[in-house]
Amino acid sequence: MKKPLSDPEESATDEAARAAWLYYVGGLTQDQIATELGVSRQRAQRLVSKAMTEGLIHVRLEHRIAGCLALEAELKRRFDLKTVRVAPRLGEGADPTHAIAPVAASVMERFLRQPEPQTIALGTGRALRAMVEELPKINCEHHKLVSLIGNISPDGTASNYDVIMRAADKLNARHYPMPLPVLLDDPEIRRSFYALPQLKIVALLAAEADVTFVGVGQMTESAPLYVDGFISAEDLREERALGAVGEIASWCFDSEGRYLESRLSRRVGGLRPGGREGAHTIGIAAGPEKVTPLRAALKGRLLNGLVTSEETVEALLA
Amino acid sequence: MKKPLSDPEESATDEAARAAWLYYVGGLTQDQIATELGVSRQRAQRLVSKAMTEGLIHVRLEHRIAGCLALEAELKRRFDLKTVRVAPRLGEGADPTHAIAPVAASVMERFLRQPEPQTIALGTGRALRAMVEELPKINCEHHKLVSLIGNISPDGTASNYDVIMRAADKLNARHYPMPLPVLLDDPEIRRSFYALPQLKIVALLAAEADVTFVGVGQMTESAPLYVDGFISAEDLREERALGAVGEIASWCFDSEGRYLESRLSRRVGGLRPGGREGAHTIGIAAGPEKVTPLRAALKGRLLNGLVTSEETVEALLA
DNA sequence: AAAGAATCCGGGCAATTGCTCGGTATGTGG
DNA sequence: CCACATACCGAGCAATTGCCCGGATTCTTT
Repeated sequence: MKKPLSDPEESATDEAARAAWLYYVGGLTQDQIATELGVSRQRAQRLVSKAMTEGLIHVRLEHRIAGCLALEAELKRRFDLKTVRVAPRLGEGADPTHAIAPVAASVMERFLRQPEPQTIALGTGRALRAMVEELPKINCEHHKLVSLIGNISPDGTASNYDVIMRAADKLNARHYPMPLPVLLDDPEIRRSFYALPQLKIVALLAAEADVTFVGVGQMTESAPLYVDGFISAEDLREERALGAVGEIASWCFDSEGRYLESRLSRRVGGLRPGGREGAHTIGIAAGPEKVTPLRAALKGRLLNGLVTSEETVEALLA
Repeated sequence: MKKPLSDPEESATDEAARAAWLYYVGGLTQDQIATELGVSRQRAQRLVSKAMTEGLIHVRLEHRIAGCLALEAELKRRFDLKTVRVAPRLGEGADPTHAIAPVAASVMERFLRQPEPQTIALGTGRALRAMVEELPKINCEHHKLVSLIGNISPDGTASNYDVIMRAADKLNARHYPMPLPVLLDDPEIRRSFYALPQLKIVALLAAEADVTFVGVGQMTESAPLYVDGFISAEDLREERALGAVGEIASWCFDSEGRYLESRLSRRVGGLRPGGREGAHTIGIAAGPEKVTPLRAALKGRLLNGLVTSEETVEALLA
């Protein structure tokens, strides 16, 4: 009735995958899985759960909800955008980042599926990190991933949200991280960094990118830049005094969506999102605190694409 | 706390999609969904279940199990195949067709994702039908779907397993069904059908197909051709006497994988799978009763690709 | 080798889910 | 307008699942 596993040395992940397959595809109960695999019911449940947390299971909804489609169309029209995707609302207290991640991943996937080599520029932040987490494994050796922003934190650790590395790992793509601190206080050092040949290559690629994905940060007290310790309370105050309401890849902009020239902007280690003529620049952001910065960024045409959540669009259009 | 649906006229499917989104992506409980949507818990459960049965939810396993990969490699080597995918075993009593369907769909998806126009030929049968059912919605207006086999049953109804129509519907692709009975007893009528210009177009396309997907039928008492009433017990006996062990798109072959010339073969309304030089011809079949026909088909190189199940490969290689 | 830490395992329980059943609204044909 | 058929709906119950806990096992460290 039951078969002992032919290979006793099957890895734990394999076993989890097998359990998940039986559960989600086969529709077996955990008890049946346990019998099938010759383990206890509890172990079966742990395997299924493990498969889930390890991201082995991807769930996709085939149906676009009419209400969201309408919002997409309206947003596209209002701000003259090329790409818009709106994720249906999740519960009241839910993290909006979580809601948009799978949708953002599917948008990125469309570019990744292109057989023509694409250059894809990436910012950082929780939203992008979540998006990458939702990506399936695809072989993209013909594409290039470029980072827009330095990956060295003030505390010296290499990664804040190491978006590029994770993505490159999943996609098996060439990747060009930016070997640069996020902020460089000394203009002299900054200049010398920028003079590095590797950096010039990255800058060149980013300027030719076919598509750029960026998060959008607010500049309130909960500003990600500040909360994560990249800028000081002083910096934050200063930028706000200049009218900053949001930032993209650490570049602050005002309520009209104009990038600011400031003490901070002269310290940023990174590149402004741009890309070649006609390229996509897609913002990934959702949540009440993103409404003001998003509205500004859209008004100033810093973005021509957006992935966000139902609640956020409603607020944006209100 | 709860919001009434902004649009009271949201369709039932939309509501189901919303419930499923909350359940699978948001991880809410059915009670929470009920509150969120302002319906009873039972309705929430029905919506989620409906989303599932309507195929709005697609589950995909990101991890290829080592054991299956090994089997694929071995099968590929043994029969010199271009494409092999092995689905992990489901429970003892499970329908193997169900197990291979999602895997087959992902193989087909790879062709569908090609931006170059593809001509895809399709046979019929339960396995293909299940595969199509698992396809996601993709826009494939640049591809062409061609049927290899007549779609008019002996009882006059238009569809046995109307694979092409379903596929074309999901993919929005040009499709060329074969307006032909599955079997034509009168040679005269057969000739005149084949002379139809529409049919010549279909034949031309099939002969140039980039990839062909076919089921593989056994020729035992449980032969699909017989069970579904396309051939008589008499026909079956006759073919078996000639050595038939299996059939592909109604074309019987013997244990060496050679197509048979017979009374039946002269009545078949359809085309042999072929396609252009170097094209893919992929069999979709699993289950103990398919082992013998599959072994023959592979030996005779009637196929150069296969999607099947773990148990089936083990039997094939034994 | 022994102590300690960490992990793993299965029992048991509470929450969640799937499903059946009887009742009610809706609609349809006479 | 009534009778009948159909679909929908909520209550209640049994099965399934998620998770906590004490005990066992393995690995590390001294």
